[in-house]
Amino acid sequence: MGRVTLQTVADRVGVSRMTVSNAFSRPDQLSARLRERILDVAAELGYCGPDPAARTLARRRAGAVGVLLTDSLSYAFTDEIATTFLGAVARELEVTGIAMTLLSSPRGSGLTPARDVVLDGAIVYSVDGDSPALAWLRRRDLPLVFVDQVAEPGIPSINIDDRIAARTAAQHLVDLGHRDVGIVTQGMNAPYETVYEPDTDSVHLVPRERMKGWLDALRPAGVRVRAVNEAVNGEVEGRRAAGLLLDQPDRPTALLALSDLMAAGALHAAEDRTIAVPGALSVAGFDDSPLASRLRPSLTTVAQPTHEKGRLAAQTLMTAIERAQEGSTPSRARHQVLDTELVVRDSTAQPLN
Amino acid sequence: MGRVTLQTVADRVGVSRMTVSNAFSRPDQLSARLRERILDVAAELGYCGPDPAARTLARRRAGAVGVLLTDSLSYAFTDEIATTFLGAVARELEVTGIAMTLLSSPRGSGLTPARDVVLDGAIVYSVDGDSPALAWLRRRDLPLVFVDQVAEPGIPSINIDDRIAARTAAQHLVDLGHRDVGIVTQGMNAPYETVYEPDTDSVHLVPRERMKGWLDALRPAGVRVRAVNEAVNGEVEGRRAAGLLLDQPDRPTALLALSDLMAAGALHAAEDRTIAVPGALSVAGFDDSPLASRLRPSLTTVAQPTHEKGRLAAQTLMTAIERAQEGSTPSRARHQVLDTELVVRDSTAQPLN
DNA sequence: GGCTGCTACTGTACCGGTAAAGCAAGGAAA
DNA sequence: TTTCCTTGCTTTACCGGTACAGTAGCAGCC
Repeated sequence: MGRVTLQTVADRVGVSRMTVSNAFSRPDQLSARLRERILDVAAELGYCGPDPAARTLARRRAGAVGVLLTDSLSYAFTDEIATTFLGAVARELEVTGIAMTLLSSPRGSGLTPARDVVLDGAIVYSVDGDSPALAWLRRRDLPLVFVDQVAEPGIPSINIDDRIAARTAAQHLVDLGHRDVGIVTQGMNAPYETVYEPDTDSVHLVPRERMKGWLDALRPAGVRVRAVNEAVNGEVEGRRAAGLLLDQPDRPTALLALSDLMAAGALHAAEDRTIAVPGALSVAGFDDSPLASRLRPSLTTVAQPTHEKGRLAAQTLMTAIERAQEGSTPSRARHQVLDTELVVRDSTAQPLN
Repeated sequence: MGRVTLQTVADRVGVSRMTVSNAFSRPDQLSARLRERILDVAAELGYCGPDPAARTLARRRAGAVGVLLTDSLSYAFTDEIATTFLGAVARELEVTGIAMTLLSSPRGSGLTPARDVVLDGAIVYSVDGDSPALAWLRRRDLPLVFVDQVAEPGIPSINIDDRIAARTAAQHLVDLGHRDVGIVTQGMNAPYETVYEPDTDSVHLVPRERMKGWLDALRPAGVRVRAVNEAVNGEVEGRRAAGLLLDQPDRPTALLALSDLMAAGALHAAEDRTIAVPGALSVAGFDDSPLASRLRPSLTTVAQPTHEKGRLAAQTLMTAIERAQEGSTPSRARHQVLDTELVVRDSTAQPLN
């Protein structure tokens, strides 16, 4: 016995296949009486509605959008900023009944969901420009939206000005009187886990721009700057990196961290060494993740509208998809830059001298 | 001009459509020379590989599995336990190159990804038995795996024994000498935000079983038990609920919370009232989320192997899918119950008197 | 020289739907 | 009465692939 399809049901009821299709997908196309009879027979035969795969092929619409994150998908669930972003995307998609597919991009292996999974479009969030998965998405000619990503003509993008945002954090320290600042960061083109004189060399947009912003404020003020670069943006890494800086003879009086997560690690490192924050050490983060206000002392940081980014990304993608499906030529892609704001809390103060 | 398909490429190269298909999907079926030529022409024509929708239909395989969570999808990204679980699932799927689709289940609206999205199978995580989305997944006859869900014959499941686990936490308080305990929970069939004498009535598996477990230990020991029920499992809610209990005349000497998240709220509530923990109040959570050890005081809780749950769920699903696709009759579904362990930290101690 | 066994391709038959045009019958408008 | 709409169902023509069973050509082998 084969599977039950539209045809099976149609034969049994004695109508055309198309009518059965309409019974499920376009109820207004047939009489209520017939529709009911068809649905009854379908239920009786164990037919559970049009096959999604066939329907997707015929309608050229999948009912799912992709989200491509970093190379490692599981990162999506460890970083609080990523989860906030995804949550916002999810919330926005939820009401449209469209599913959200997380795309991984295992470097090296030939397995690439970005190539093989049915999608109507995708959000690309902070992915390296040379990622193979991104290359596939492009080639598939899907509507895309870039977030925290180098903007490209033709592709709508949503960003903050990381450089300016970072500068306000650094300027805040300068204004407080700090003249020796340590930077705790990640993803730079520099050796890991060692104190070095920082530059702005990185393939990753976000760390690079933030570094530029910090140096924009620190260098002209004649501040001494030392940095530690880590492979991963995590609390453990932040703790280790901050530790290296704090163990220097003549240690910095303030630390700037790439993220609130790394800043949390820095607070830990200070605690490990019984260095009082903000008395003997100021610490500033970036993101204003929920973590920032939970920490003790609460964290001075730069707030970025993560939730709004997700909302906008989803919204922008939906309209791009609609337009693409109508076949109308895409209107010029908007590049949105959202505002950030320095949030001063309890982790920064004047240096002791 | 129509879109570029296999046929377009085939015509151009002068081979059959099937050969082009093989060039992409089964390289061993043709000579390397021809394959290269086909790939070149394809690139030239802007053909970017087999259409996923068509391929999915023809192979009857989607390359994506679903994860159905609570009704509100965005919850998936706010609860640290949910994200840990999803992260583990993601990590496990990642290496197989299979994508993970998050299914929402908007009650009421007719929009149901669970019905319309192509999937090879799905993980159902702590979803009410009467969820419409779950009903659709069932009808579609997809391989399923249940997690934190009432086990059913024929469907592999992964659970912990919430009842016994909760009992160990409550017993711990009893053993310390507490004789007046407050319960901070969620999802019970009881009025919200009011102090009441608890019972075990709930449609939700997890809160119900944990409540049973707590009462198993508390009632026989003659402990006075009061509870507050909230609509949502969140920190804010935990704080409010704990506040209600702590504001009672003759307040409890210890609190049991449904989750570490609610327990965190309870710690906050104590702090608000300058009640010392664990000196004047003991607090115990559940889950052993990363949060538990971050909190001050660090939280006594019941550790459950959340990561392992995710890993196993993904693994179990993958084998179920394989078996289903081979057409072999599914072997009897395993119901796995994982171990839990009481983790005593700094938030519990003997009561004062 | 016939048989066997590759290798490398082709042909046929689906996979399970949907869009859009077609058409018959009945009722309203002219 | 004719014309024109509706309503309600059917017909036709795809959507873009893959599985599987050929088949042709050639080499090896006794």
